[in-house]
Amino acid sequence: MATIRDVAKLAGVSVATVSRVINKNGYVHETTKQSVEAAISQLNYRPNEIARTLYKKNSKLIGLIIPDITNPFFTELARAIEDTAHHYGYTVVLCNTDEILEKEKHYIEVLQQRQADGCIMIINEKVTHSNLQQDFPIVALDRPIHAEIPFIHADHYQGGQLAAQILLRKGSKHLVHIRGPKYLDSAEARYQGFLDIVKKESVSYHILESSFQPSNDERLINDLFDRFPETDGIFAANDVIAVSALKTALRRGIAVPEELQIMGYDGILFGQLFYPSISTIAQPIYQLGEKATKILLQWIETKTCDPLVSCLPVEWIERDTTRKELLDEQHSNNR
Amino acid sequence: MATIRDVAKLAGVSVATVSRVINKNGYVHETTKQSVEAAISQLNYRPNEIARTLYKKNSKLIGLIIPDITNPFFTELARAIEDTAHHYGYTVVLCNTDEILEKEKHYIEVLQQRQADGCIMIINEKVTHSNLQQDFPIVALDRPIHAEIPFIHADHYQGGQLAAQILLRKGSKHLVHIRGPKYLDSAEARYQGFLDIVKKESVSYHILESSFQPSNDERLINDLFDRFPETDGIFAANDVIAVSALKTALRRGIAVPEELQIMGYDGILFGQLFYPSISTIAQPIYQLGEKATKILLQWIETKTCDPLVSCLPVEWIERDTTRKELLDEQHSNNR
DNA sequence: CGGTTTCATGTAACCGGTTACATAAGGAAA
DNA sequence: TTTCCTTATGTAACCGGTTACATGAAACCG
Repeated sequence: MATIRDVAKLAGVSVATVSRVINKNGYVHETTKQSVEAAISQLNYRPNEIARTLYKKNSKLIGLIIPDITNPFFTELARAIEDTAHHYGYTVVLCNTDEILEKEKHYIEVLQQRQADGCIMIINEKVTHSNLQQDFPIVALDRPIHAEIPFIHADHYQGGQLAAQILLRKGSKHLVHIRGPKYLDSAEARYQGFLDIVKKESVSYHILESSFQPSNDERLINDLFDRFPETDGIFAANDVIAVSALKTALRRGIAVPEELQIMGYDGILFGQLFYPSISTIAQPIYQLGEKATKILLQWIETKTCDPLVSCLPVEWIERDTTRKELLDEQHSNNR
Repeated sequence: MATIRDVAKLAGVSVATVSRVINKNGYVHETTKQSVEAAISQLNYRPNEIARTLYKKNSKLIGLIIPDITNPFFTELARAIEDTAHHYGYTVVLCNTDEILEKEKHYIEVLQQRQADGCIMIINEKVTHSNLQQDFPIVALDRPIHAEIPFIHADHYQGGQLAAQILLRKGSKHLVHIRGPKYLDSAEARYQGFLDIVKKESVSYHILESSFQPSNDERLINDLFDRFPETDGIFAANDVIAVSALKTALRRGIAVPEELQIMGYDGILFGQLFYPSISTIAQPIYQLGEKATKILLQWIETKTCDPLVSCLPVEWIERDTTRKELLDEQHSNNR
């Protein structure tokens, strides 16, 4: 591996001159520049980023700390983040935590030791500031960390409302919401949105809580059909749960969407592969990842951090687990 | 951020002594050691990995170059790789290439400039050795790169055979194989395995080629049912295609598995969420990623690279898109 | 024509670690 | 007592870049 000194020797100049050529700064005579470039290509020289990082203190490396890359929602976020980072010349380090606090702490430390320029985190535990090195840019994605840490998320309250409204307008009369765990603010917001609508419309409803384990979910949902056979609309906290609901319903011979409507949440790409395909409240997943990355990079490069909280709107994607007919306003308001 | 010199000053020793304490090598008096450790914890000192890397020339960083993290097969590999790397104290950089040669080359260069210790690659283009720096450890996963680059893969020929055998033994008489693209050796091997069985059993079959785009696949499969309505067994090149086949069949009112059996390939976790769930020839995805990582790390740390090719067996996972009854040997051999 | 800019390049310190080598004290062996 | 080994620690070079500063030549200017 050739070094800058090899290049300098071959070109018959000093290392400073070579550095000037590489970085296009300072004065370099055209002739000198050419001979340096010739030496560079002759030696197939590539500057050592590590040495550069050591002096300049920026590594163009960012961390991505997520619970589990295997969860399709996170996968799609990761894809967006890597795309965006790459576009701006940054490299991303992948860190799976399984939501284990120890691993989260460990990775933060590793990233800082490696002089990462910042990181994007999806974690539950509210990391205390003391754990974090001063001035280490972090943005929280999907889940808030701390009031002073920028946070990008989708409007889950609106999503919960939307889900309930659509199920009702399309004729469901006995709703069930399978909510996510209480420690997730996003699950709480979806639940609140749902609740506010069903209460306003004073429609019958039940709330169940998912463990986010497909096999457990199927048991939960079977149970649901036994206990509340009149259920004709399910709002699932995410698409994977919606899929379990769909599977369980079909297995019991319940017609979807005729007898039972199912609304998923997240809008993962997979949802469209099912039969019937999963109607869902879609988060703008790619944009969430993109925005988080842009905010992080802006923070890194300009030391400023504009919006402390960004909330992106959700969108209903109509597919086949909800009915096509829309009841007219009057009718649905009658109840 | 405290440096080793700050620690040395606070502890009243030289940097060499501090370094010895940190790395537990050389002689250090117990008393000295304690005062150094006190200084370290007082300053909350963490050694700078960049400086260390610069001198030692190992970064404990490995690259993962894959087409698209969004593809569940690659996602699961990535998870296994990150787990294993982390277990051995390595950090992984995520690189999505979309199978674009330029991006592949770019990432190899980036990784080398960052002094990555090696990388795991899933690429099609046979990268010439000249593109690669001397002594940069690379292992090829799922797709071969070069005779001298270690290669870890599953036994796709066996997988193709197994798929055909099972479909036949479970009573299908008119098989279709939706194969993957020709440039993929793994698709070719699955195809050959399938072919050798159907030819030996002289059963009627057709071959189609998927573009790996779910929407195109649905068109392709609709077409298939129009042209070959007698089809009663589909072997899909991967689980996602199998899912498209299932969806298309159900939409046309074809009973699965009674009228049509579907065999997927890969064994991604998602396959079990469908109704009916996808029977599949499962690759040992986690073990593939784990093995690739272990071989890479062994190469990095011992400079030796034991097996140049590792082939892991595949396994049939019986789920619901294949029939439960097994025809007896005699019967199925009769044809 | 002397003084000031601009251009061009080199020298050496610096980033924050690691380690080869030097030095010295204490104990054991001869 | 001399020699040698083990223990303990410090000094400074090194890794491969960047850049502050110094130097000198050419161009410009009144």
